[in-house]
Amino acid sequence: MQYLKKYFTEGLIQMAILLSLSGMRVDVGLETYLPPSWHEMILGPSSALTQTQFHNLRNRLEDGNGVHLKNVDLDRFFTTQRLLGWVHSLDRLQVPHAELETWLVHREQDPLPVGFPDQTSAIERASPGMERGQVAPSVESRPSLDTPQEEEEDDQEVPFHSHCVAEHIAYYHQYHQNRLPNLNCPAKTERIFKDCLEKTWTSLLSSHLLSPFSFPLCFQTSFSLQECLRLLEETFPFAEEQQSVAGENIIPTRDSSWDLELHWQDLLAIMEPQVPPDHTDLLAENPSRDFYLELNAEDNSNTLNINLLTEDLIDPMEGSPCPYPENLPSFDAILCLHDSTTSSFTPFPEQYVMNQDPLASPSDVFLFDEDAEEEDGLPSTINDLIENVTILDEIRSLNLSLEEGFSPEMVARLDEEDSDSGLSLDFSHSHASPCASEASSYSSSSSSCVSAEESPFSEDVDEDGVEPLVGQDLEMDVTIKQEEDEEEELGAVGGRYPEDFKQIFPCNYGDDTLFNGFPWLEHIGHDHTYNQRWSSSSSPSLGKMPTKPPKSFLRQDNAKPYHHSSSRHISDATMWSRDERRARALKVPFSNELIVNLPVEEFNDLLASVPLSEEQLSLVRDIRRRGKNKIAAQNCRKRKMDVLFGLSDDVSSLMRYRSRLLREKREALRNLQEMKRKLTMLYQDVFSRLRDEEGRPLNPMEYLLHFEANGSVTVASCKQGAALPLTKSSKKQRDKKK
DNA sequence: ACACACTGTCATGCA
DNA sequence: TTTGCATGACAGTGT
Repeated sequence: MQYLKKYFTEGLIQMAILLSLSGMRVDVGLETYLPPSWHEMILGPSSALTQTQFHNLRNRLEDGNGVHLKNVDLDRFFTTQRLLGWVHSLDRLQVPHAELETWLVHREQDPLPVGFPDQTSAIERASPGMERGQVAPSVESRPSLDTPQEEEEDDQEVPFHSHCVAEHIAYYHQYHQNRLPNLNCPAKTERIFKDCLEKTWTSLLSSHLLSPFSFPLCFQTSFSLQECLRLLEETFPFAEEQQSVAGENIIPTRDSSWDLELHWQDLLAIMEPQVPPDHTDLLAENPSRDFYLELNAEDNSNTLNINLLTEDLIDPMEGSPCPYPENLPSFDAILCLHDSTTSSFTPFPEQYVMNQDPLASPSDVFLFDEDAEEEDGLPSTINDLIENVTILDEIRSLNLSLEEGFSPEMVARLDEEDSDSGLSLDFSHSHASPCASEASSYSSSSSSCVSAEESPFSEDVDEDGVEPLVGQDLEMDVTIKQEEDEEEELGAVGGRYPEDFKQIFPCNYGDDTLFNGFPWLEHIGHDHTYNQRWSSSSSPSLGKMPTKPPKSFLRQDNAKPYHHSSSRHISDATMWSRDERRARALKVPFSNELIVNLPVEEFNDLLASVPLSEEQLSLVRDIRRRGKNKIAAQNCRKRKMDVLFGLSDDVSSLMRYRSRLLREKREALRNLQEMKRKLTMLYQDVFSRLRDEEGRPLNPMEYLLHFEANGSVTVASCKQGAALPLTKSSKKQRDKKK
């Protein structure tokens, strides 16, 4: 009794905690379908299941104190730590079967009436290892688990949705802990679904499918938890001997559940026409699914862990609103990776999983690659995992430090990794960096300053920030004949540039091809496309990696008035660059951007269109030259860094190749020694059987064996050189002796 | 004060 | 010859 109670409460609490820690929203949702008294009874006022969203405390330490300022952007870091913790706890976390299974719905006796043959059969295959006979509560808990998410994302399309309903139905027969990821069901279908569920629930109650030991009935009859547990213990002794009930089927006969069957059919009929056939085919043909189910049949808790582990890894990458059928094979593949070395089906290679590690610095990934190739170029799952565990341990050590309250060493270490490193990694979002606050005010410079909130590839900020920046300050009365209309739109000396104007100057300084061979370079924070106000906005392909802002942001962009329309009123002398000050002093009627970025012909036309003094012309040309050179220097430095990283990668590859060659050399030498040894033994064996004319054994030191091309073997004396042909009879004799 | 990183600028060479 | 670009070298600036 105490055993059951203990595991029931603690198991559910653990479930809730683990779900929350894995990033899921812990929302049992029983209140949707259960009376409040039931809900209160199940969860209790102090239960951990009372929708406590532990993940809201992700960025807080357990003592409630906020984490270090540097870590407010370490969301992924924390998530990774949790996931890593899951990995490490796979061997010890044991959520008792009994408590979990009581939330399941099992009607494996009645196959689903519609086209999920594989699922049904799979369920039946999966069932033997599971506790059977527990019914119903998950009928309510399952959809309610997904209800919040569904309500939040009701804008999905209906086909999706019915598909999700199908998923619900299909996986009622599986594991309630297999929380469906990204189920996005619109409210309408959800309502229909709920109605069906309510009917089903009513049918369950009326048809006594819910035996007295089932929890909902207990709650319905207002039994206390102790009473429910007692009944459970009396009627279902799985707690003492789980395996004793493996084959039992406590579900009543088909006839008694006929009413329920009708409801099921109603429910399935709703979604049947819209079930994507591909998914069922996929499920039916997916070889890993069987393995998955068998594995689940063997160890549900492990499945739960891995499922929780993989969910956060898969979903963001999938990006599809309801990718469950696709996710499932992926999930299976990961299961295969974790639980066996079978590599027959690996849609998600382990590297993919590991690369999700937001802490995986390029070096980490690199090490991983290196180790992957270390084993003769063959992907070795075990070795990869072992190597990953090493990385995981390192990260876990960080985790321990974090849990202990962020020691100063850790802070210093993070600071070093964050801001002092020359290579700003993508996860090092420094809180102190002005990116978030100043990104909107920067023009193109913000290309290398992406805050944690925005996408690394987003360019909205740039687009918004560029246009009003181009020299609105210079209020020069300039009339340009040929481009009068355009200049009006451009604002002449710094008006707005039309969009096609940007196309005129593609300014594709970012050489994307340089990244082709080094995808991890894209995460290197060195963005050498600084201060290209137009180019970065017009070339979104540039590496807009989250990194700390170049120092010139503060220095130069603060010194430039582009982001302040009223900057002319703010200490012009200090806010303007040297050329701009000169240009302003000489009343050059063009903005520096215009001077620098105009093509040669247009630039010449521009100069020809406006009468300028020699001094002004010289200054304009200098400005153009310096501006061009500045951009060239930036690109040059970028290329240099790319070459540097490429060389580093080459060095690493060559080192891997060298180590592999050395290993092969050792192996070859070992084989050679073995062959020599065998040859010596064979020689001795042959000579031990040979006799000379006088019947004396031949000395191997005095004779040699000669193998002729025709297959005959002769014995030659080392001294005399005379060959003693071995006759066929002698060979036959030797054969007989053998 | 010093080292270092970043950036702009100049000089030079090449196409 | 002119122009644009690439790059080494140097200097200024900030951390």
